[in-house]
Amino acid sequence: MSVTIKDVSKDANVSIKTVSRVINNEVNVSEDTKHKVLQSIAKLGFKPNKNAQSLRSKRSYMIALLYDNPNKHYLADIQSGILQVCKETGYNLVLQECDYQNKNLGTEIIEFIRDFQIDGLILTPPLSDMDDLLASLDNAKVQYSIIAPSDKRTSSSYVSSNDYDATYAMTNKIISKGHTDIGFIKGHHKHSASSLRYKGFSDALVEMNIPVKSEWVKEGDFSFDSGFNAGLEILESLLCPSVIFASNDYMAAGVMKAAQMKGIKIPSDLCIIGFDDSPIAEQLWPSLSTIRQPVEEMACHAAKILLGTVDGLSEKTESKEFKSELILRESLISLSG
Amino acid sequence: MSVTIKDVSKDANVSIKTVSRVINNEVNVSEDTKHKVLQSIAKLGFKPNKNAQSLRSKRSYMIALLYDNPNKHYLADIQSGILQVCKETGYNLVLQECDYQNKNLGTEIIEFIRDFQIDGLILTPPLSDMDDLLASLDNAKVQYSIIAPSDKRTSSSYVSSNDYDATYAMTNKIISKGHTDIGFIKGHHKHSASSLRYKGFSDALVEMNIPVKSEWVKEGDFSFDSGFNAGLEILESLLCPSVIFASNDYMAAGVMKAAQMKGIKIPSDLCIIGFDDSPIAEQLWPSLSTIRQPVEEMACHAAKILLGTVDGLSEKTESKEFKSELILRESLISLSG
DNA sequence: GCAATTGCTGATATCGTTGTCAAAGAACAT
DNA sequence: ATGTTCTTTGACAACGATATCAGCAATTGC
Repeated sequence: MSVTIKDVSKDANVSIKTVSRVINNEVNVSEDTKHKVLQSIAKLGFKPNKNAQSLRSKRSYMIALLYDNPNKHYLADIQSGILQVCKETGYNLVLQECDYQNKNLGTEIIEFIRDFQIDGLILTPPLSDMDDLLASLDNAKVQYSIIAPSDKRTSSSYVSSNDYDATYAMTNKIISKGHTDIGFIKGHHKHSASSLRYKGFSDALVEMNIPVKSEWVKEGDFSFDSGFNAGLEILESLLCPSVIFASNDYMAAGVMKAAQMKGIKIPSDLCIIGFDDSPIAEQLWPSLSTIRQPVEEMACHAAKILLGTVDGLSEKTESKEFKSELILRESLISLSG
Repeated sequence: MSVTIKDVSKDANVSIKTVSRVINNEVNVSEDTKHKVLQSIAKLGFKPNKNAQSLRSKRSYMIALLYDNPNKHYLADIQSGILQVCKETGYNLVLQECDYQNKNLGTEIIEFIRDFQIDGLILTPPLSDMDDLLASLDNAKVQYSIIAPSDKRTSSSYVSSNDYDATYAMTNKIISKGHTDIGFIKGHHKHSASSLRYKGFSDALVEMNIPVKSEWVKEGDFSFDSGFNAGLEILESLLCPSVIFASNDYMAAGVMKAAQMKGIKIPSDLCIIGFDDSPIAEQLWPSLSTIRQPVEEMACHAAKILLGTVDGLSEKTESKEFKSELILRESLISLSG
């Protein structure tokens, strides 16, 4: 029914091994033969059977994206980034949702990889920071690349963003607008980005000799609701800050709703800052000042790194830190009065 | 290195074929033998090699989700629904982004399936309505199930929602609150849901003898921006409606922003209705009245249908229409004066 | 000029399963 | 006792690729 390597070899009048050589771009094939074979391949519309390839060569041409619950937009961006690279290289992406609290996670993942002969993994936060998991993977000689680990690792391939620098810079920007009363809402404590973002914020304050007021610092979990609640708490303080900086846009949106419900005017009474430049940032009114991370590009790069080590053909790609960009919109203005 | 069927057969002292029979739950294996084999399997920790299985049996234990750009939340919900079923049944999900305007889409998809021996497809709108595509798939004897096609098909498996009934009911609800000046923003004209939603709306108006004002009916494409623009246009009419009903929540959010920018108070000056109950609906202030579709459940069901036909083991599952639910929140109030 | 090296090619084994088919024995009918 | 059917089992081929290794020619070194 479908065309096999055998048909091609017959048509081109060479052995199947030679056809295989051509398919895999091996050296030591004469230009003549190569040409002949390529013609037959085109003529017959031959496509190598992936399962046969995988069975024999122990490679599946599939990589997996492992994740545990980051927000859907984030995940979707990650996916598109990876898929772009997959499309170019003929790989396929399979999704695997994980529970980072699962004690057997490492074992299960390795089992999954063995089952499907997955060629490599891409890990997203919070999995990126699970040292024991990474150790298991290393141990099992599993290829992977990680997105946004908290500390730069030399041992493995990663892409990261400069969360610390970004909040540091944004905080300075806020201060430069005359604000000194600034609240902060931290993200999920298990996500490495949370502490980095907070540290960038508090370091900037301290350097400008502005004390960090603990009653204006709350912990959320990156969800809208947690931002809403934290926002309410802060806004019910005796003294309200003139700015609230949330560790992501969803929480910032929560703060905005809390403020609006209490009749607080944005940005004249309260400025709000987010992080991520999620679509919602632009959709709120007033629109949200935030920090854009090139998530899709980062995922793209992570996939390239992975395929660089997995697939001899692709060129090697290096770990990289991506730069964030401050996005200033309506929700931040200079302090008036 | 890894345990194969051969090792099991040696350990259990039977032929490899018998082991294969046990793995595949074939009939005509004596209880004794079966037990013996299962013990060896457990003892050795044997797991069949998927690629070998696929190669020989022409099944991959993988299904693919085909989509073209529906919004990310929608897609994410669909994915989780499908993944739930996959997890239970041991299947895997691969993603395939498609371009519905691609002339060779049918051919490419079939090629993709052949390449990876994909066992079945799940199609999302707008692919669900591409009759020529479906015909190609039928022709190639590809198994698939479709999510939210515009017309109920008897020939294939689908899950649908009652878009028409939902907007019809919501429109009646709006009218019952005393409103008669109602604008509407249609969705992307290529999406079947768009016409259904509009028809539900206009039929309800007509039945109540309320004329449909064409200047209050605009066409969007389900994006925030299109809603924003359509909203601006309507609100710049000489006479403004007291309600704008958008075909999804993103467009409704766009309308809300447009209104707020023009200083129009919601809901006292203008009520806004959305569709989908996206997370944003609850995050806006005031929160959005909308219509909830059980997207995740629908996807779950679609996966079950597909695996029912693909995998003899699972029980057969029938096509089904899911019911939507009206969600009334702050953005809709009775007409006062 | 002869051995050693290099470049190209093919016969055949192999990956780990499932499919085909035949055989052995039990059960049943005549 | 004999033929027929049914149940259970295994030997071996097959799926469609890649890997090994050997062979043959052409090139190189001395």
